[in-house]
Amino acid sequence: MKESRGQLTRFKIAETALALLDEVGLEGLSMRKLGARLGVEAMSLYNHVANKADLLDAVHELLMSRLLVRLDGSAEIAEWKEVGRQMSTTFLRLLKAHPGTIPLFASRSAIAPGSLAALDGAVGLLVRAGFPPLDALYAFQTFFAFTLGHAIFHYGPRGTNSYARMEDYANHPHLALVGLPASGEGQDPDAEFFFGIGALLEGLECRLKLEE
Amino acid sequence: MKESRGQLTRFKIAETALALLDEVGLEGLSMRKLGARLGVEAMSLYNHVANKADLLDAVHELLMSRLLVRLDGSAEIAEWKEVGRQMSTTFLRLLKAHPGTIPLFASRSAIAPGSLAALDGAVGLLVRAGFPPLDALYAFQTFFAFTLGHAIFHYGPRGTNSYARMEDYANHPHLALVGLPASGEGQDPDAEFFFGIGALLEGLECRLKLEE
DNA sequence: AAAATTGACTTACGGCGTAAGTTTTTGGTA
DNA sequence: TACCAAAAACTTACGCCGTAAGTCAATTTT
Repeated sequence: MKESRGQLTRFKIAETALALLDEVGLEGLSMRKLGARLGVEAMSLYNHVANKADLLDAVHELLMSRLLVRLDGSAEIAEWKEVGRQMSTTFLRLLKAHPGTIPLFASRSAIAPGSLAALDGAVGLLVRAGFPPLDALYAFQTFFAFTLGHAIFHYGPRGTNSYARMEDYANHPHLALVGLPASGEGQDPDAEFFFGIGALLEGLECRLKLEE
Repeated sequence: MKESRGQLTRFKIAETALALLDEVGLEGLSMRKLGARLGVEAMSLYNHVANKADLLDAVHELLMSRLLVRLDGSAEIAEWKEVGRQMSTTFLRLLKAHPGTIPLFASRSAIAPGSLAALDGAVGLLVRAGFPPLDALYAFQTFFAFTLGHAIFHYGPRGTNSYARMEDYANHPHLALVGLPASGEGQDPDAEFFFGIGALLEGLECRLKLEE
């Protein structure tokens, strides 16, 4: 047995933390549990990670790097609207796949050192698609902000947030007008998501035409 | 001294928790500290609040109720675009004023029982402004999601997130093109915010015209 | 082979949320 | 006024948490 040492790396810890996060949520993640999952005492983690906040940063960077990879994979899309839509859905898919990490995006900068490359790549895609650089940055931020907010609402840690239960509608006249499918079943967050993305894209198109 | 009892209410606890939250952040808020601030032992709080999660719900509802009040105060705005802009800026102002609470919005439903009235009120404004009910709901959610995401990025608990320091730009060609004001000073998150809101409004206008 | 470094383990501390039990205050009724 | 149930405070205690500090065995370097 020659490898009783050096098994742990910051990367492997982050990967395991991500898995644990998805299972037990942010509140349930502790250094002790993470250590146990890795077959190690909690304190051993501190040889690879400065503290818990740093651990969460590592998870955040891991996710952002995956986002970058997927964006690069679709770098050849020509139409800029398709680029924006793709970026947003890719990000949303990532958040859906790891809902436990959503609060991380609410407490960490999207441009942590290790994540800046992802931002640059995305802005590059938009610039190549014809946007002035500053608009490209703003547009990216806008897509990013909307997608994150959407994910928070519909996939966040307090369980799936359907708009409301039907019973509650009675007391709220305007909501009653909406007439969602009975009892909240079959509500499709994606419909709302693409409503927002579509509106955003159309708005950006107007802006782009004005600048030409 | 006849009032040594009954001073505590769920409302007063929530107000104090909000103040404490703004001072020490979500991580620094504990039942013990909150009790101390109220001149009471931590366990006494449990006579008015089920547990810590319920306490945070109370704070969340307090904020949502303030948002509703401000929205009502501007209920007579006729033009629907102005309504959307007003709603978003009002919400953003609230988040700016209490940045410590931003993570709350990332982990709590915007439609908690006590907050449903706010949603109904806002949807009502948009319907009165001419939107079909479902679009009004989606539009509200879109504004809400974008504004929350924006606030998270620029006013969230990890300090102000300027886009990046100038030094970092060298390594990222597309970001370098943006040419932000030197050294990150003078960056204005509001410019980005109104860029996004503007795009959203224009996109919704297109949608509205199509439906007519 | 010896020394230096690494990365693991052990112990311990103060703070946390809160379950359970106790005491004090208070407002309504006799 | 005297009493008593209910409400709301306090006290104690438990098991977690993050992590500072110290120890020790394995690995790498010399």
